[in-house]
Amino acid sequence: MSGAEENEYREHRLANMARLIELGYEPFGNAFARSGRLADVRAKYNEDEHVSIAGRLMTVRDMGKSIFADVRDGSDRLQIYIQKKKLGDAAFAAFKLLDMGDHIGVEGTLFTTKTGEKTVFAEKWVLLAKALLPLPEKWHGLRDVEARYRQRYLDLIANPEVRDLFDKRIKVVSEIRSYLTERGFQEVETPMMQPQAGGAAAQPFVTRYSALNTDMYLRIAPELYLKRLLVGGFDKVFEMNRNFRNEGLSRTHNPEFTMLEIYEAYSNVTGMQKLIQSLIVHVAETVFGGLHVGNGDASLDLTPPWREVTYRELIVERMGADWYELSRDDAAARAESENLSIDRQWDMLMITHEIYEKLIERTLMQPTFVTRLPAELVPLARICKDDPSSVDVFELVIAGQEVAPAYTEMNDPIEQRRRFEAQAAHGGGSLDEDFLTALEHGMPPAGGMGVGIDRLVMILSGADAIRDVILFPQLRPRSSSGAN
RNA sequence: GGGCCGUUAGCUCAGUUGGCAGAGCAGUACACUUUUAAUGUACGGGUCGGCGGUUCGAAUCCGCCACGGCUCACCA
Repeated sequence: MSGAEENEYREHRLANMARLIELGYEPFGNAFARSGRLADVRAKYNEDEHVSIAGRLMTVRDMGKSIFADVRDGSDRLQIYIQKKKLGDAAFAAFKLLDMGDHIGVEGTLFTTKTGEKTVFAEKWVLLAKALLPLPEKWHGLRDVEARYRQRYLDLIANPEVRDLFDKRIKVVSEIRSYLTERGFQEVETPMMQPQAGGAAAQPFVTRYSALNTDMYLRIAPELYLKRLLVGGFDKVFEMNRNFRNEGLSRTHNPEFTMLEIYEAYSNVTGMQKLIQSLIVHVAETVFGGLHVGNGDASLDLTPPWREVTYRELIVERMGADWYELSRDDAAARAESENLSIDRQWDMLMITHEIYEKLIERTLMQPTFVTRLPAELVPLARICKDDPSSVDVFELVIAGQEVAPAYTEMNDPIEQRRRFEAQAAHGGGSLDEDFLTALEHGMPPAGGMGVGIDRLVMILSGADAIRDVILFPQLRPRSSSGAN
């Protein structure tokens, strides 16, 4: 829908604007000094005090020689009372040329109506910005999902619960920042455009850097740069910003998403476990009002300590004590009897991981630390001392979704090279020589962790799609040729 | 990318077996000086997502396309 689309509504509004201009009103005004946002005015000013407010005209109840109307800004709504006798014939008549959604400024004195509502008795009004297109209908709200995402500004105006959810998301992000900063972590910024996309296994977006005549990649993770900072002496750092992965869209995937990564030198996976548990508890309490969160289907109890279980225990619990003694083909047969389709090329590791992802992970509703994953799955983590086939990691799973993977970081450059090479041989990952050089200069032992912020907000708020916690989720662009 | 479902007025939605395109809100006009989804009276508003086909006749049946939703695949 183009803003220039002609329709009856727009025509009327243009005509009203033209008449207001004739009367000396400026349809797109400048700054307006207000006593405060509407919520402040409501809270801090009393009857008979003079106030100056601004906002959108939302509903008008025209009584003939007087009018009640609601004005709304980002904080609240407030009623104004327009009286012909008070305002004068000209200003009163001009007010009737306003349309719903117009931004106006009003000066007047506060009083309380006989129904008990705090109201501004207008002495003067100014036009601040004309709205040429109408707002969505006022009490069914805006339902059309496509319009809600493509024209999120309308969704935010029409659906208060949407605004409330984004207010919460903003607060989650700011609480995380202050929580970490107060504990001595420094927030850093590392490249979003990288010469090679490392730190995770995902298809990157490619872009072209003309000046250097070279391809660059939007980052799939900041991990390898944050570890370079550990080498450089930043020993408690975090970064909370966008990652980009060239993957399909789904209820739980957006190609750009917000990731928090935290690294702490001389710590390990146990330190990360304590940190994430206290961080999420803090966010739940400060933003969501307690430790019982989520919606009816997935009502969650975040009271610590959270369950801790090894990957192997989960597999054995689900598939039988003899699982790890089975031959590859017997394991495949048993998996297939659970309605999984098993690729003939998969080895034992992949069959087992398919079981974890399809049969186990999504059933872990209450917060669970899944520990000691197979080493092949996590090439950047340190091997467990007592078991070379596992790595010293956890995945925090809540509501069936992986929220935060954490590891004791691999800091042995020789072993790291071997793991990268093994992975490259399997066709995944690339060798980042600059990173390996950094490790050779000595990276302190460290705990590191990634937290998917969008999914965390989904889980805490009970939102059922990642689109609902991202202001402008990715959609297919409108084709430019077609009308509409 | 596959399967299923959806797209009707500015918004929210009806629309029967294929037979004149509907409602509420919003809008316009008039009345009304304490209303709260103000009220009352009257009126206007449609490329039924797009293109093609079947038919005497298509919002309705068929095909293709666009966009969206759910789901599967992808995401080691």
